[in-house]
Amino acid sequence: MKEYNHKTIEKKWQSEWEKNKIYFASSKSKKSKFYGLIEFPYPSGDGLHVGHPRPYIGMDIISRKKRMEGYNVLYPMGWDAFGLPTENYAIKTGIQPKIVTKKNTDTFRRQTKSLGVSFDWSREINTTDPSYYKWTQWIFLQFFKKGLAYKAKSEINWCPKDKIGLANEEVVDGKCERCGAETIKKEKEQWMLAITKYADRLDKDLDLVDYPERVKLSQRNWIGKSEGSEIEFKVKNFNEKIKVFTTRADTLFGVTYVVLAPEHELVQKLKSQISNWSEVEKYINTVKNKSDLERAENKEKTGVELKGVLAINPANDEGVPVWIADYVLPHYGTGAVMAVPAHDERDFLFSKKYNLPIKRVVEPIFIQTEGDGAVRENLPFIKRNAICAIVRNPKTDKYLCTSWKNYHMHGLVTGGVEKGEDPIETALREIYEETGYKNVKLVKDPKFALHSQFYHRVKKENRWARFQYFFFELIDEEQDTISDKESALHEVVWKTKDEIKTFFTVIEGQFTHNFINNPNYIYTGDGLLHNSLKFDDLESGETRKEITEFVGGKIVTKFKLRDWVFSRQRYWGEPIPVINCEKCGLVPVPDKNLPVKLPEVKSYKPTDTGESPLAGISKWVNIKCPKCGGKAKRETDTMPNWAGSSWYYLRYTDVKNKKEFASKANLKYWLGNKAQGGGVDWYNGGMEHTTLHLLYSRFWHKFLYDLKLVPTVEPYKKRTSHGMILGEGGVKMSKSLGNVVNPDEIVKIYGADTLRVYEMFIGPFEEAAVWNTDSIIGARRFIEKVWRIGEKVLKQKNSFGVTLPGVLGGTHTAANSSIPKLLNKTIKKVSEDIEAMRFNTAISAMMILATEMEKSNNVDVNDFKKFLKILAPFAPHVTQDIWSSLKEKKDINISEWPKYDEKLIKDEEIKIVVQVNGKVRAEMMIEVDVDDEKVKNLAKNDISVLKFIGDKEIKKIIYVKNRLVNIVV
RNA sequence: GCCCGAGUGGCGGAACUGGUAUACGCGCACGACUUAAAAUCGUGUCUCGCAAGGGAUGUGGGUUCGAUUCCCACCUCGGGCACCA
Repeated sequence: MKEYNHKTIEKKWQSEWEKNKIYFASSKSKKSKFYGLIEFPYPSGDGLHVGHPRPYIGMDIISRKKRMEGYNVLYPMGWDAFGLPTENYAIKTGIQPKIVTKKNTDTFRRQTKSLGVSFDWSREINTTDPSYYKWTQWIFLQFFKKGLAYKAKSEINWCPKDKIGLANEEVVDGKCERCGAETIKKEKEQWMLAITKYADRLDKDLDLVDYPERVKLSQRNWIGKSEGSEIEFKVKNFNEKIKVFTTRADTLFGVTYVVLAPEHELVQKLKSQISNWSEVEKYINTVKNKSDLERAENKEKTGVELKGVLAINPANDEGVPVWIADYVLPHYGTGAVMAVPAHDERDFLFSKKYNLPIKRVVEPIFIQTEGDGAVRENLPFIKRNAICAIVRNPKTDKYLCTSWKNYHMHGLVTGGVEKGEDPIETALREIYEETGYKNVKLVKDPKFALHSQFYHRVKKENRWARFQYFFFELIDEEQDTISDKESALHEVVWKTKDEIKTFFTVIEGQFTHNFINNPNYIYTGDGLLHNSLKFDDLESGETRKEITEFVGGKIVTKFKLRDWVFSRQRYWGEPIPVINCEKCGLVPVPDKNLPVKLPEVKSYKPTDTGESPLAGISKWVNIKCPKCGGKAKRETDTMPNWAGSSWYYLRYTDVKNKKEFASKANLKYWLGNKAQGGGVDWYNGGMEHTTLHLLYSRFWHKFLYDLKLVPTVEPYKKRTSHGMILGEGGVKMSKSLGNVVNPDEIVKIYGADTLRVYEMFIGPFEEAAVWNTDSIIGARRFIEKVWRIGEKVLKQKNSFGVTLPGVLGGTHTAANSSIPKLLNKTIKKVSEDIEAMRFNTAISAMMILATEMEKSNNVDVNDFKKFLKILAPFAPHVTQDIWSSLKEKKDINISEWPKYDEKLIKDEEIKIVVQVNGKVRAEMMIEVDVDDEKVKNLAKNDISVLKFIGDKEIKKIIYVKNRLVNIVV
C-alpha cells in the first residue's frame, strides 16, 4: 500500500497546474464568467501568518467549484504595497522601499503558492509598480479636472516630537503611534477628494448590492445621512442671522438658547455687540489649543455666553441668549444649533451646568391597546386635564398606590382637574379623597405631563387624559376614613420603588417608574406638542415639516461624512501628479508624462517643516510649467495607501494594458454590461475595511461610472466577510505576543491540503476563530482516510481486472448499500454549503461520508470519484493525485461538478419521534408521506407511549409531517 | 453613552422555516492490533440517579402543544462609533 506523502504530491501537482495554466482566465470566452475577489494583502516583512489565507482558501473553494460548474473564472491576486511599515523600515535601515517590497512580495507569493490557491498568477499586480500607479495618478487627475480633487486648509494630526503629520490611522488614543507623544491639531494645506458629493448615492445605492446587513448598516452610519431643517434666528438689533440645523424642528418652541461653534465666523462679526469679548476670545483660544486627547478625556461641556447678543426665536419672537461651546462642531450642519434642553441630552447637560432654563414642549403619549382598558374603536375621545400624584412616605420610603377592586388595575393617585381648579389643589384633593391622608406637602413640580389614551371602565368612555405629575411627601401619617364610594372602588397600598416596577398595570406604568427613579428625566422621543401655540396636541413627528415652513425654514439633508484628506507628507506613496506654477497655479501633469515616478532619495524621513522627503530633492521638484514653460514646482505630497486599492479590481481585468487602466471590452466582460446589478461577482474581505476601503472604492467607481469609464454603478455585486484567526489565547496574532503561526511550518508537517481543510473546519467562516495547532490532526486524519479509501478502491478495481461492459467502473456494489444515498445527500449539502460559505458543515458531512466509505467493503469507483470531486475544492492536491491514479486524464479541478439524484435523496422510510407533552417518549419508523391520521393512530398506540398517557385524556395530537407527533394529555 | 455581533460539553463547534439539543472534530477513558510504542480501528464520553426518571443552550420572565431559535428585562464578552444637533 502506497503511503500518503503530502510533500511529493503537493509539489508535483502545483507545478503541473502552473505548467498547464489550468487557472488561467481568458477575457475572451463564450462561457459565463465568474469574478471572485479577495482583498489583496499588504506584503509586510513578517511574511504570511495563518490568518492571511483564510479568505484566500474560502474564495478558492468557491472559485474552484465555479470552474467545475463550467464558469470562466477570474480569481486574481496582487500586492497593496505602498504603506508605512515599509517606509519606516527604510528610515531605519536606509534600504530602498522598492527593494524591501520586492523581497516581501517574493515571500508572500511563495507562501501563497505553497497553499495551492487557484489564483491566475498571470494577472498579478503591484500598486507600487509605476505601470500600475501611472493609472492611479491618471484617475486622480480626472478627479482634479472635475474639481473633485482640491486643495484646502484642513486640520491634520501633528506629532510635535517627530514633527510630522500623521494619518488618522497612525493616531492611537490621541497619541503618535510611533513615539507615543500626544498629537495636536494643525492647520495645513491638504489635498482633498470630494467624497461628500457622492454621499447620497453611496448611501442610496447600498440598496442595489448584496452586502451583509451589518456592513450596509455601518456604511450608512459612517455616511450619517440625516434629514432635518435649517432655520434662521435673527440677531436682535443687528443685521445678521444665525442659521441652525436641527432634526427636531418640532421642538422649536422649546428653544431656550442658541449655541455657535467657537470657530463660527459669526462670532467674529458679532464682536462689536459682545460685552464680554475678552472672555469669549480666551475661550476660543483654549478650544483651539485643545488636543484630541484632552477633548476625548474631558467630556464635560464648556462654553461662554455672548453677552449682549440675543437671538429671536422665529416661532414665537422670544429673545434667547446666544452661547459658544465646543460641543457644537464647526464642520457639521451649519455649525450652530438651537438648544432644547428639555428634549436633547447634550443641551440638557449644558443647561444644567450653566443654569439655563428648560422648557418642555413634547409630551409622551401612551395608548392602551390591550386588555379591557383598551380604547374602543368606535367611541370618541373625551379629553381631560388630570393629575398624577407621586406621594412618598419619608419614614418608610414607600410610595402611595391604589389598587382597583373590580379591575386588574394598579396605579398612583390620579384624578381630573375641575374647572377653575389649580392642578396642585386637585392633587391634594384627590389624595385626601382616595386615601384619606390629610397632611401632605408638595416637594417638586417637575413641570412634566404625559398623555394617556384608554377606555375608562367606570365611566364607560374613551379617555384622553393629560396627566400632570407632582411629587409629594407625607408630613405625618394622619388619615381620615375614606368615603364608602371611594373604598368600594379601590384600596390603598404602599409600595417600594422596586415593587412599583412590576406592580403598575397602567400602560404608562413603566414610564412612571422610570420617572420616579429619575425626576430630572428628559424626554427625547416623539409625542404630542405642548406650549407650541397652534401646534399643540399634534403628533411631534408630523409637525417637523409644518413648523419648518411656518418659520420660513428649509428641509435639508446633512451627512456626517467629510471630504477625504488625500495627501500624506510621506515618501512611499504615489506622487500627486500636479505642478504648482507661479503663473498658472495648479497644473496637472500631462498624460504623456505619467507616471510621475518616485525619485530615489537619500533620507526617507519627513522634513522638519512637515513636508514630504520629496521636497528635499530640488532637481526633482523644480520643473518647467507644462503650460507656460515658466518656473514651477512639483507637488511633493503623496497619496494615502487607500489610493491604489480603490480601483485595483478594475486593473485585474486587463493588467497589461498600456493605453487605458483597463479596456472597455474587458471591463464589460468581467463586470457585466448592465449599469445596475453588475460588478465583481463576489468580493470577500475583512470587516475592518467596511467604512474605509469599501466606501472609498465605491466612491471611485461611481466617479468613473459618471465619466463612462466603467460599465456599472457599483464595483461589487456581493460582499461577504471572514472572521479573523486569533492566536492561542483568543487574542490577535502579533509578533510582540509571540503567538504568530507561520503557515510554512504547517504545510511542511501536515501539508497544504490539511491546512486548508483545518482552516475551513475551524468554525463559521464569518466569525473569528482561535487557532489550535493540536486540532489540526483531525483534518490530517480525514485526508489520510480518504487516501486509504483510494487505495482500497484501486485494489478492488485491480482484483476485478477488466471493466464490466455497460457498468462504468465495473465494480457495482450491491443494491442495498447505503452509500449512494448518503453520497447524494452529501453532494447536495456540500454544493449548498459552499455557496453559503458554510465550509465547516460541508467538511463535517464529507467526514461522515468518508467514514461510511471506509467501513463499506465495496465502494463503487464512480461513487468514490464523485466524492473526490466535491472534496477537490477543499483539498485539491490529494484529490487530484488519487484521481489520476484512477486513470483519469483530465485534471479533477477542471472536471464537472457532480449532480445529485433527487430520487436517491428521498428516504422511503423515516424515523419520527413521539412526544407526550413535549417530551420524547418513543421513536418509530414510518413510510414517508403516510396519511396523517394513520401516523397519529400508530403513535398513540405505541407501547411506551401508552405508558405515559395512562388513563389521562388525550386533548390534542399535533403531527409535524415526517418529523414528530406530540400527544397532549 | 450609542450601534452591531456573540454567549450551547473539558475545548473548537452543529441544529434547515419554532419540532429528537450537543452532529463533526479535538481531548480523555477503555478495548483490538503490536514484543513495545506510534499510527490505525472499535466502544464510551452534558449532568444528577442503581433504576424508573429528572435537570441543562449566560440570567430572570413571557408567548407556544413544543423555544438554542420568537418577544421583554438584565448580565458578560468581542467589534465599531464616539458631543454629528
